[in-house]
Amino acid sequence: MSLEYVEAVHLVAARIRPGSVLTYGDIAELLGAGGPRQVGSAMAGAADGVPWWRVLRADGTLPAGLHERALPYWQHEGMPLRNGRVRLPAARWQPGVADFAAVDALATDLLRPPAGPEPKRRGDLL
DNA sequence: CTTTTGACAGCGT
DNA sequence: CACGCTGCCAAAA
Repeated sequence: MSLEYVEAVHLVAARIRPGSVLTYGDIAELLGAGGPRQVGSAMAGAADGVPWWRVLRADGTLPAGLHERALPYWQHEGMPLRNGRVRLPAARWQPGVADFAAVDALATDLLRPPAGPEPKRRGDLL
């Protein structure tokens, strides 16, 4: 079962324990594909059910707008905060063996692009 | 093929 | 600690 990058990102996000967070860069690294910006882009289309407030920028904040919407969740989950920003050193999620394995599986699936437009063969002459 | 655009990251000031 | 700049990665124009 091949997986779409966006899906993978959402699935990883869903694994983050309440009270913990991951940065965009972390997820990109865990998936071993794309970069922080790709993850951010993916999160933009996150459906309800995806804990988007647990995926932050490297400085423990979220873009304007999302930041305020996230505060209630953070407080409710008892995130280690400091000046309204999540304190990364204390909140960064550390996947257990099971989670790590699952994430690794996702990463592997990503290596099989779904319907990649077949690289067009440039003539048999060249 | 080049340019622009994003829920970014790191580093120097 | 806050800005400003530069670097990055993919996708879309």
